[in-house]
Amino acid sequence: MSNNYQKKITDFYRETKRMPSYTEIMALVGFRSKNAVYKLVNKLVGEGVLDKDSRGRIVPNKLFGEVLVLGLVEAGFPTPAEEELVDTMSLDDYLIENKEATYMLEVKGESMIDAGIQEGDMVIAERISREPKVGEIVIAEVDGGWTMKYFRKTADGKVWLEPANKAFKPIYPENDLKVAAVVKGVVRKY
Amino acid sequence: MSNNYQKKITDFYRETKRMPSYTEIMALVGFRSKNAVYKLVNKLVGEGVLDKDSRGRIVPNKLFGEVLVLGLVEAGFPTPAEEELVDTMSLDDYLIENKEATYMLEVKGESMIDAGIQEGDMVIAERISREPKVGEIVIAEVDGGWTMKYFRKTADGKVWLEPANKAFKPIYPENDLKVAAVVKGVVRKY
DNA sequence: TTGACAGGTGAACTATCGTTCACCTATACT
DNA sequence: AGTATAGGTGAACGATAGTTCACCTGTCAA
Repeated sequence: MSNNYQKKITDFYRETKRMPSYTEIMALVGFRSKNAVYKLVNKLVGEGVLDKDSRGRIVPNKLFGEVLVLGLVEAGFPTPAEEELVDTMSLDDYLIENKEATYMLEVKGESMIDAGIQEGDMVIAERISREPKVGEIVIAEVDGGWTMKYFRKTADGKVWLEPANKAFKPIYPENDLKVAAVVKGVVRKY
Repeated sequence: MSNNYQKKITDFYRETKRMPSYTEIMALVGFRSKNAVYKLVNKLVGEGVLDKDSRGRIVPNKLFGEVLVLGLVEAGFPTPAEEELVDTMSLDDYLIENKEATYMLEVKGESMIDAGIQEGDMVIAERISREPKVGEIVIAEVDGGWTMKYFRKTADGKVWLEPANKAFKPIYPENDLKVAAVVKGVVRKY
């Protein structure tokens, strides 16, 4: 019931990326008085569903855009009633540090399969200017083609690229190797 | 320069989850006149950095909370200057359909390694009431313990659980099998 | 039947919103 | 020197924000 009001406000936020005003909530839930909304909002704030800032304006609660994080899989799967939740987080904030330099790419091919990166996965790549660290997964242009591989160095400091699939051969770049980005994360959707 | 203003507004949005008012932008960038802000905002709107709604209030542009999606890895790595971007998206919206029933769990153990799910990954699990489909990865309580496995059925309709790791044995539940959630996605951070 | 009360109505109030106006610089160009 | 012009100041405007008040229902318990 009051859960239904909450859903309407959440939907409004998802569509407009801002919280509705009292007048808008009025139209949203079908009230004809702003004061009814005022009382409703205060109740929701009391329940911890919404928050208000210092000016009385409604701001999204922490739980609005974020997902509950529970413990380890093997520790079981607690119900939300038990409220054993460990944390709450936004996937965007979790995976993306520098939004300006971050891009997503769909993975094609099987060359990184042993690193748990499959065809169809999305990788989160961050463009870099620095040289990547050894062991990082990089997206590089080598000898005219683009690949995603481990960044390695030989004992004498020469750069090479190692795939995570025994069926593929390592790449020892003949000419120049241009590393465009390092892989910061992987996302798969079923 | 005007890029610097943009960053301050973006930071404000990230912290408060709402867009600043003109007065707040005034304090943010160090102006002493709201009109200076008014002109600045209109310029940013013209550049496509910000948007305004019908009431003149500032709303986040589409690119604000979202990440650019480029093409396939093998197709190369276009620069943003080339603007060959395919799409833009929010990871939260991409991976989470039903936020109320969605939880994240950290993966422990290696039993799903052949499905590209490693120890330390976060799985996005959606609680379900329906019976899962055959082939889905489920989080289930079986014979007193919790596991994450493939959901399978024998020819005569009996349920069993298959790990994605040859070193582990399939589970044929003796007593009851309670499936708590299905895995909708996997997220890994490097 | 009565009284308390949660919950909605409708009209006011003040603060703040975005907007507009006139005016004041600097800087750059002819 | 003269003069556009981009970009800032400061004060005002109407509209809308959240808030408060008095009042009007129903419902439920005593």
